[in-house]
Amino acid sequence: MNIGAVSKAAGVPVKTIRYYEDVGLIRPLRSDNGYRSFRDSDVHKLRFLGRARALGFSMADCRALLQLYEDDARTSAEVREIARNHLDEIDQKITDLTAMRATLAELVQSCAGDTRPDCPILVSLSQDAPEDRPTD
Amino acid sequence: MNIGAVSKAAGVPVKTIRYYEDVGLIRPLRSDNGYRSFRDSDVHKLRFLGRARALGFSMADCRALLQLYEDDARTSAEVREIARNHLDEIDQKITDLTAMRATLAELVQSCAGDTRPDCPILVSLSQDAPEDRPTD
DNA sequence: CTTGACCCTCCAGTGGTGGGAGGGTTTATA
DNA sequence: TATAAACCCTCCCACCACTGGAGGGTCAAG
Repeated sequence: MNIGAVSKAAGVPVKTIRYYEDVGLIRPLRSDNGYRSFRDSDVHKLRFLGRARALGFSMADCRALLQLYEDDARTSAEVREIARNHLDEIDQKITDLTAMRATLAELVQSCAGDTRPDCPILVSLSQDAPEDRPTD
Repeated sequence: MNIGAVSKAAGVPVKTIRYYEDVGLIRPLRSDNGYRSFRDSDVHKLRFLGRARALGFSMADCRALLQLYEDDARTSAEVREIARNHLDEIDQKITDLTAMRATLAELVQSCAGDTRPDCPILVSLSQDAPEDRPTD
């Protein structure tokens, strides 16, 4: 199976497949003409990687998950640990974004958005941060 | 004012300040010895940039906001437009992350996390995506 | 006169691709 | 048999917003 067909089958861009080989995540064979020759197991791995990436796992996590996937002596605890850590990271990101969102929404709300130059958004950006203000 | 003092005053890393000069966001003067010499207005701009970045604005947005900030003929509508678009992007990110989180949390929950190799997380990653399953 | 804390420029790397140059191979068709 | 289209290859650059480091100049204190 050549790279184009694999790309369609696994839903992973051609460029990305070559990159994954570069970093050692997959090791396709080579035909006499120099073309990469993918086995079913390679396609399987690429699908696996595509799904893991879609869940936001880092390349390092993907590598670890793939290794566990191929290791018959793995424990589900190892897999769960990686997923749990990633879940925590996602929670942290959501928390951060939600805080940003709140501040930003407040600013947008408070801005008239008309033809006058006065703008609480700019005022807020140029003033000291709220957490720096004295006790009130 | 030299770059180190400015860095402390504005809360922006030295490297980042030099980078901001590179991309034309600030234009500090130069002393005879070649050192950057920052005016109060530069420090002010750096604080502004630091806060805008902390709210997740892109460099392009920061550039635009800074220009509006310095433009007496601005309208608050222009500022609000940028902030609103950014708010939408944040909302999109939160939506995406929340979906990821839900899937991931389900998987983590369903995994025993013990010494056995059986793991629904790996099974899910290696199987077809949920949206590909036939009508049920 | 040396030490250490500054400051400078330039180069390279991050993550995970995407785009494109420049060139070889295969397949289908005229 | 010629040729065009659709593949495939490697290599390099760009993205974003920095960050780190090498190699070297400048300044203030003891």
